[in-house]
Amino acid sequence: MSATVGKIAQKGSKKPRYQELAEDLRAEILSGEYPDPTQFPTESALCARYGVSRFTVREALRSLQTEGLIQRRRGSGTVIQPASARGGALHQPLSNVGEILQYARDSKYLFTPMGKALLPKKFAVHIGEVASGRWHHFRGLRVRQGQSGPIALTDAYIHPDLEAAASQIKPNEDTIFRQIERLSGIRIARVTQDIQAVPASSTVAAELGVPRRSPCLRILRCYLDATGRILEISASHHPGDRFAYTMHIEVEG
Amino acid sequence: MSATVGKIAQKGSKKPRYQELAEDLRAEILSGEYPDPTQFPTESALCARYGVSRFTVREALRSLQTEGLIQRRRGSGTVIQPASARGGALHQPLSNVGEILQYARDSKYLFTPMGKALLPKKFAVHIGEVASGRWHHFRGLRVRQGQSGPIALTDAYIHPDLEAAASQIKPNEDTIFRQIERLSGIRIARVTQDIQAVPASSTVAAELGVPRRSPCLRILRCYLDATGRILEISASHHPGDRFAYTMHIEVEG
DNA sequence: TAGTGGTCTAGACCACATT
DNA sequence: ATGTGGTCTAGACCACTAA
Repeated sequence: MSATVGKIAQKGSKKPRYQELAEDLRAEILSGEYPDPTQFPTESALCARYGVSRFTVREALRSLQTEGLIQRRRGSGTVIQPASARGGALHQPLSNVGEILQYARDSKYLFTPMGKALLPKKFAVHIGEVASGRWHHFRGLRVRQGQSGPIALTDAYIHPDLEAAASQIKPNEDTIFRQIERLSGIRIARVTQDIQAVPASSTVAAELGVPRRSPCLRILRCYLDATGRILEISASHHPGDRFAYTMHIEVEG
Repeated sequence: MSATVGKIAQKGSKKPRYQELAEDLRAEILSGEYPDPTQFPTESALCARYGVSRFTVREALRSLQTEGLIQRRRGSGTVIQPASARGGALHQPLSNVGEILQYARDSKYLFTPMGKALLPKKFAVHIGEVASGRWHHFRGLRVRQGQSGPIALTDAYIHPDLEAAASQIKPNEDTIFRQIERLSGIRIARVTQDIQAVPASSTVAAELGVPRRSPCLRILRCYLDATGRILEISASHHPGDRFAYTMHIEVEG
């Protein structure tokens, strides 16, 4: 656990060095290894400590920066972003990375299979595709510990080509897309998000326990593989008063 | 206009090479220079064409990728993302870059000074600060050509320390934050965004021309300088049925 | 097998902030 | 004057895709 003599194991893992390094530093930051936010190591210090080049260090720090964990300034150095600036109680933490895909920190996700169905028109229009065939449909609720009502209702549809994998998906084991990855062997490479404010439909209202037509944040997601094929498409409805989407942007130049 | 013998002027500009290169390529893509999306140049081709190293090329392509303009795959190459996947008619383009700050492609922004006032409680709570003093207040409407109603109502507050600059801001010249940058000499380095669904208040409803309590996308922005000081804070309300926020995420690894 | 993009090194110069 | 992070070069090896 002591982190002064860091060493990045490269054993069987195929992960690039800068990712291992990023995970290492992320863990340190979150565990409060640096009580003084301004005492975060410099690039050259990290190079020496881990025995890697500056490229590797900078690539790792770039990740942490887009997550809003650190902030960097030419001439001054790197400082850790105070937790207060990383999102409040109501706020869904991050981020620009694939971490959106595992935002299950202090929340649980329960879903049930809903059989197969044609893709609803709203989706079909959105992706501008023939979208033929019957898609496996799951519906889930995300609940956060110590909070009164659920923070999300999600309807997910799996592409017909993945029927073999979809039929083996088990509720309450892992997120849907990760089970798909494991069962089909296909990796999700890109996600597009579409955020909009909509009134709660009757089903959304009932499931979330909010008044009908009350404002909801609807996040439409397309999960794509490396070749651009759509693997999964989902719509999440979040109650307006229990959920906010937070992000950080660094201005270039 | 011919782009086969690209050359990046580095004259008086202080912009890094990779940014100039990114702008160059972005313009080419958007102007339809590559009818076949798969015929986008390879890294080595761009290195040769612009006489720069691979680092510079990759840094430029990284920008275009996070904007969702191109897609890259090891072994295959770089392809241009079809316009259909870059956001539809209703969709506010992007992105993760500082382009959020200039999303005035086909829209106009009209605002009027509202004098000075204490920071409303909602903001003060959000930034967790004493937030004393009187902040300069502007209110503006963003309208899109060929669209019936406005797509945003924005309330912006300028920090009391920037009063000298704020009092010189002129409506209908440029965005507020860019005028602040010019008038005060301070550069905006970071922006945090907080997206939530809220019901339209009476003023929001009146200004946007939507029913009271109808769902709106509220984007709370903090504009910070390099040292983390808050320069401006704003709340934008977008009608739920006229606006969507689109973003692209690449999964790392 | 040839060529692509992804990772990584070891240097260099610079703008900038702090001292 | 020193040290920081930002930019940039010229190499290298690799995993992967496609011919």
